[in-house]
Amino acid sequence: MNLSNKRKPSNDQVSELTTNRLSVYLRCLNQLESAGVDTISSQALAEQFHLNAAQIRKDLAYFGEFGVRGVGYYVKDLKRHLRHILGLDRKLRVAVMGAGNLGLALADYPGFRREGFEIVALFDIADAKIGDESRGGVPILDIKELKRLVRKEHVDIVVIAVPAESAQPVLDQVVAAGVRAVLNFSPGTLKVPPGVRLRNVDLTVSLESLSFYLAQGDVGPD
Amino acid sequence: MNLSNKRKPSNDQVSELTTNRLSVYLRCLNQLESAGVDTISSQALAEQFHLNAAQIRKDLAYFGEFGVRGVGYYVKDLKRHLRHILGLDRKLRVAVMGAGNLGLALADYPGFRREGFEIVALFDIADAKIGDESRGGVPILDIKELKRLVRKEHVDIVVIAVPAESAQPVLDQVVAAGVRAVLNFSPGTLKVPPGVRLRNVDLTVSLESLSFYLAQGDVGPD
DNA sequence: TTTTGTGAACTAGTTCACAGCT
DNA sequence: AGCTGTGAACTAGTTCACAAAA
Repeated sequence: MNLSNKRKPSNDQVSELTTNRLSVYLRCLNQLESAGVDTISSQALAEQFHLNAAQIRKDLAYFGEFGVRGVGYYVKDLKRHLRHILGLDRKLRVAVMGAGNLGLALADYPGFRREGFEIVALFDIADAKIGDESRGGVPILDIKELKRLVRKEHVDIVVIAVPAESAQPVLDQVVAAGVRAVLNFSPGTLKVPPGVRLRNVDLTVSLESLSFYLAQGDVGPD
Repeated sequence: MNLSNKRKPSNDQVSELTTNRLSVYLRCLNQLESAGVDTISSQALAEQFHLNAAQIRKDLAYFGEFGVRGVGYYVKDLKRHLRHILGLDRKLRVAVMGAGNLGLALADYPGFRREGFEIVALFDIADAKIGDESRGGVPILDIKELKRLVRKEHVDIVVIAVPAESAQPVLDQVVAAGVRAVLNFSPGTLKVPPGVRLRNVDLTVSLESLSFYLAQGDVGPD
């Protein structure tokens, strides 16, 4: 349980694969907690959610000793630790660039709110949209207001859902406004300066990987 | 250039990382073609799009010898090969489960059509939505019609954009209807039988990985 | 000469297996 | 006994570096 005599790993040496799994573990724990489970072993967790027990232990052990030998992990306890590690113990503020279909859908996506993210605004350049709001009540602002709003509302993370051709210029504005974490839904390679984290969700690549599977599978398994 | 004396790799030994990159290469080639570029070396491709030249060559070499030594790759030619490998040389038919904000946005997502995917229908259980259509004109059908439509319209890929709690039952219906490739946007672990490919896009995990970065970064880089 | 295609070297990520704690 | 935390073994993925082809 002594976090203190364990060196806190400096952020970029933790693999993204590991941090992704931490999110997954947290979601599993939420379910277990709802189901009234108090403690769980890595073994049981792995079986229930199709994970690997050793990997769960390694991932967790990287951040501290959260388990109790002979017992397993206390669900509430581990949940609290994971929320802290993932930075979810404070409310994170998110803005969405682009009030098209996708931007509007993301702004109102219930999964974000449920995990404690707060969507503070949508941004667009179309006068027809500015001043309006999403169905869920997120206001649509002029992109010119971005810098001001980022400061005023302490925006932590920006989601980019603009057409491919404006993605890089919009990203540049986002970075200039002082945002250091960006989730991008536009296709193509974007460039960010060091110190800014860019994560891409590429819908086309995802669909094409399924297409590949079908194309190869159809060759026939003899 | 002789594909024939090279063993065609059976589908599951190609890493997903590789096939994802093939999609990326294809997109780069599209841009180059638009820009009027005829041939490109792996080196130039890597520099222009921030990739690794050796990796490009390895990825491509896995499927055949598409390059010409001393010259590079013919853009049109390689594009054609990649489209074939990725199964994009035939029109792929897609259905979307869930006519909520996200489902509607995905059904009308221009990137899908641009790459040759055809969105044939949305499915929902809400009577109020059934019979209606998306802004882009994709009809919303009763989920009871799924099996019939998959057969009639030869649906290749299904996108799942339903609430988390109905994701598994909906997926089961999709699989029962004979679909073998699924792109899932619901959070949580879903199970599919062997022979069905499931790809997950987990929006919460993506946002949380950014939160992690901010949380760790804020500890201060001394 | 230029640039591919590819074995070899390296790096990263996963899984095993067990010492040691409760 | 039961289960964690972790070095060691293994597997996968990337990058290097160069022989061979155009």
